[in-house]
Amino acid sequence: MDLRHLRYFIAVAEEENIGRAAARLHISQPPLTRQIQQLEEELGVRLFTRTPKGMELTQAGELFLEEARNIRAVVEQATERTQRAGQGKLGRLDVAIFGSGILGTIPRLLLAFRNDYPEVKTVLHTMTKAEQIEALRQRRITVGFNRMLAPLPDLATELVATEPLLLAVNENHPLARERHVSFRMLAEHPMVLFPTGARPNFIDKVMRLCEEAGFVPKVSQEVGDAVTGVALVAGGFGICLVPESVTVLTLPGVVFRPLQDASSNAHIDLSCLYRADDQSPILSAFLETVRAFRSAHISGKAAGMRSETGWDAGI
Amino acid sequence: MDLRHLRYFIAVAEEENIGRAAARLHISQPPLTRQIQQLEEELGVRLFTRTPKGMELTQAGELFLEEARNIRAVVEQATERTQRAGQGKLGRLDVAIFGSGILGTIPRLLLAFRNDYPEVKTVLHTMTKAEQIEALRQRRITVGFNRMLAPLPDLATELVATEPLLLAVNENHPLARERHVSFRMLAEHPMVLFPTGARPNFIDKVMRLCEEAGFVPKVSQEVGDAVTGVALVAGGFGICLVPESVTVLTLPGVVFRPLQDASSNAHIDLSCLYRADDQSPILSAFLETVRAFRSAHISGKAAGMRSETGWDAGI
DNA sequence: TTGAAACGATACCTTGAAGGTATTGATGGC
DNA sequence: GCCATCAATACCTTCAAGGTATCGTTTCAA
Repeated sequence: MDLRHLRYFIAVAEEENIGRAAARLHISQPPLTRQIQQLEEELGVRLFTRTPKGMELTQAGELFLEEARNIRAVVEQATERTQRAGQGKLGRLDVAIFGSGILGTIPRLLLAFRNDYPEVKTVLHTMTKAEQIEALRQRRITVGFNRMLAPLPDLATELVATEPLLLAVNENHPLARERHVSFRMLAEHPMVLFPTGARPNFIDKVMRLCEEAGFVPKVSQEVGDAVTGVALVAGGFGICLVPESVTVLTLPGVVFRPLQDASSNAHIDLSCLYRADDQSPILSAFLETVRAFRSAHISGKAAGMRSETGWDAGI
Repeated sequence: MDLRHLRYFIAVAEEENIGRAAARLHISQPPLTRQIQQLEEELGVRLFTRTPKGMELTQAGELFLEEARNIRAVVEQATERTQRAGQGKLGRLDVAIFGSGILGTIPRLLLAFRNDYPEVKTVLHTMTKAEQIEALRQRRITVGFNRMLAPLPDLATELVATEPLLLAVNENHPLARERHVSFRMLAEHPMVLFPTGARPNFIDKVMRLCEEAGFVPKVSQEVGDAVTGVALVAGGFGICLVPESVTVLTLPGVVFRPLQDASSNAHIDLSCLYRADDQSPILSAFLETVRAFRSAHISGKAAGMRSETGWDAGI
């Protein structure tokens, strides 16, 4: 049995006349007659009673008509769903984020993606950079978010956003009195650094910036993530350099200060990481959204745009 | 798209290798390659990623695999159900019964039919004989039950059972004292007759029997059905001749007496009526059950058989 | 490094079944 | 009794599914 048989059967059942059904199907009458005979023979069931007026469904034919229509609908749905999946509009995207990645940019990006592709289920996994790389290679995730990356042969990156660094400082700290802090003012102040884990990471960036400003930072504490870092600032452990997006996190006693001489160096990239050989349309769609997000965000920041996600209001 | 494409796709998806899949399908590798390409092209979706190791499903392919398996199952079910319908094992049978037909034989027959064909839904309609004929001609019912029939050109009958006639009499009536009543003893006793409606009917049979016994019955009352007739006997309206199956109906004050000289004439047939041109397998199945029921009932009465329906115990 | 094996893709041929034309057979209306 | 209207049949054509041979890649082992 073939889908053609079903199409023909439905036409004959609806027209109750082989000639008319053949016309509707744009074929001539004899082949249609044969196809129906063939279908009946294959099923071993008489689907029509032939009358001089035309073709009349038997009870079994009546049932088969329902079934045939149902099969057609199921097939149609299947192709449509598969096509949507092939266009990256339907499916699942496994995304890895790092500890404090839930703050700021990433949720906004994911929300924008969900807006564009509502039928793609995004599943979040919290992973360190090393875990992300491993998971990408094992295909357990499709994209990972990261701040500092050494180029890897089999993985590619796409820049998501560039954020200036801010100083997180306790309100009782001398530097809290300054409206703008210059980089060299940080010397001698004990500093909380993060994250621990695989290099290169954010720590290396901070170290290099301090070095360029002509001093070596006094390390107060190394912690796993930005949230813990800011918490230690609240506790008076010292100062801490953080990406701007961390400012959505308000802890009592912590204030954020811009770095007066923040050059383009004093910025940190947020990128997403994916398999270079991954052809998945959902990944392509996601990367497309990332690019759109990036340009909208850059121009939008200047023009006050991109409020449709409902996030900008609170930031 | 064809069901063949689905079959091929499933094989390739399961084997993850076109060569092995082709072997499983008993075709050679190149046509299978082409069929898969064709399917992908038609859907406009890449279902597999070709690796040097074989064929690996994409996410869309993964989805389509589920869909394809589902379609196959749906098609399989559809053919199976249609085949059962074609064998009269699945469907619906519209049956007409007359007023007091719910008593005795008919329910037992219908139960036997349900036992044999549990997936055929029998729908009961209460109709007079004239209504049954009309409904048969309009195909609103498939079989009707009746007691007396004039032969009709387009309708055929099948004998269901032959029942002796009994006398229903009030316990205070003089005839109630007799253990066996002979036919001519009925003369002069007012008699309740049924049913009213289209001739020939049960009344004609009773009249002829009386005539043969040499008297004309004194009609006390004509009523619509046996139940009403027996009810009037309970109320003292007179005596009433009824088919044996009516004895399942026990009303206070009514006793039933066999007719001593009950010849083969003093029997009444119960037949079922159907369209002579009806080829429906459900009707054939039903008539087959009727025949089996009839012979089992005749021999079973003697041998005490046919208790599997659970009815015999109470009768 | 090279050769063999395994994989899918391509080229080209064969065949079977779907589709077309012409016609037949049967039934009902005028 | 003739014609119109069905479906069915006979016979031919064509197109696509299937077969054989071969190619281009990649991987693995000698």
